[in-house]
Amino acid sequence: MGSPIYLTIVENIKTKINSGEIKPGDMIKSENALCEEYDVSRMTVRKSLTVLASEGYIYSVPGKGNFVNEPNQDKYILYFNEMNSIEGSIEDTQLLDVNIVKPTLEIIFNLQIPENKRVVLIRRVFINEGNPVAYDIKYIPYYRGMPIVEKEIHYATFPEIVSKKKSLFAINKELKIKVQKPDGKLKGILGIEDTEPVMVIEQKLLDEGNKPIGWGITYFKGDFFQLQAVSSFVDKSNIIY
Amino acid sequence: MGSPIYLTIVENIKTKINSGEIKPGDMIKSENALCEEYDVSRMTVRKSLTVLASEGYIYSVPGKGNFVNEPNQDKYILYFNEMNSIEGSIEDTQLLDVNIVKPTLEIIFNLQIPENKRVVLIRRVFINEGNPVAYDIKYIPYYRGMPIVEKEIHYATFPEIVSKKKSLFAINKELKIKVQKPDGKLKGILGIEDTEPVMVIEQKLLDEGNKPIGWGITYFKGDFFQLQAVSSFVDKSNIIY
DNA sequence: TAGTGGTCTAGACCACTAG
DNA sequence: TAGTGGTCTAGACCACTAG
Repeated sequence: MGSPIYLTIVENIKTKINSGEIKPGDMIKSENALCEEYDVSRMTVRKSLTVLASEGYIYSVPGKGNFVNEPNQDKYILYFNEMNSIEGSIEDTQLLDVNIVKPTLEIIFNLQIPENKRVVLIRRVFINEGNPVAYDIKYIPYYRGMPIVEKEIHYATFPEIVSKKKSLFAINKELKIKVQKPDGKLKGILGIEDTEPVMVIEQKLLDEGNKPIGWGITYFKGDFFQLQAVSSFVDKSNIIY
Repeated sequence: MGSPIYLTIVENIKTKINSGEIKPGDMIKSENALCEEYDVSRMTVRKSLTVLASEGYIYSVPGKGNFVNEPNQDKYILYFNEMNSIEGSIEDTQLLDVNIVKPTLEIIFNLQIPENKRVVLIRRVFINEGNPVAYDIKYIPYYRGMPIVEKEIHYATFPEIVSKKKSLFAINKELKIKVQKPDGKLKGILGIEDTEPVMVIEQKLLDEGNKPIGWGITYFKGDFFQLQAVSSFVDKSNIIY
């Protein structure tokens, strides 16, 4: 009935921070002082402070106190998936080929593999309303006996391709986002002209030890591409119930 | 001395999830069962579960149990700031003008203001190694007596401009990221040709009630622009100590 | 030495779920 | 009705900080 005490404390302290009554760098009241102020036990106060810390409002320094954090102005949450991050989703994909190839210097660098190690090369074209909208290249280190099932590769995102065995929880990912003018090959594949810009998304997948387990580039036709991101200071996206 | 019990429990459950021993959708042991397994009090078990939930591994359904989450494959953390998100930072900015203007339909729509309301228009060019690399336009709803201090605007990021009074904690932000070919005006300002792509970043700032308090677009020369994002499933960036 | 936050206990009462 | 997670208490001992 009504919101719990610890959330009331959270809201009160948030209000003080949002209004500027207490500022970044300031120490807030000690846990014992808050216990007295709200007439609650210390565990309840600590629950409130845990919430405030997880939302980025405060941090604690053991032996000293709890302090108001600097707001993280520059941090956003971005949702990206090469199969549905464009205007109007991908309707179909065309699997150009799957090959086992010698790595180029660039691939050796990005996958951190020895130069005699082979890699699986997957090339796809994404189709929207009958027209090619993206050209997609993936490299995965090859090991003997690796099952490469074309049907599975066809419609899968990169993390899905790489994680056939490994849990997706264990994969770290890095994205690089840039623009370029199309070269001759891209112009042919995407059916575009010199003046049409191309959005380039580089994806790197890493295992728990940050060893690369996949590297890929997707070239999107510029007019079919838009990414969105939202400020993340209060990130409640993990809270389902 | 050594890590606390609750972190041991966290690591054990993480290992079970990462190895696939327990899968997304599965219910994990009840809190009381975990109390017995580790011979600890329920509050200690709950501390562990709170950590796992905040890192996205599990979620709880009151009355039923705790469940393994679906990994959020598509979620990334992006750091963006129009003053330092390019290759080689901005060395200087040129303030083209600050004016109070009638809003266009686009501005009315994006700032959600009445059409008779005036807006402050700020136009800047960002300079790197003596050359223009970005063209930056901001719109802020104008109110009578609003102090517009050119010195403050000159080198400030958008959140800084808008938040002179309001705490940065209270501002929500939205980014849109897209590409375009340069129009005549951009070609002149950035000194580029038709074939040079332009990265377009649209920023919208909103107050606590999600009312727009600022809207702006930055046009970056494509070859000076790259964004990076990292997977965020385990987001420890708020933990300072 | 007094005060701070970190960890942990052994209980309590509650609303909710599902047989 | 038995079991689950959510909130809360009133204590304890610890390492660390800073005068």
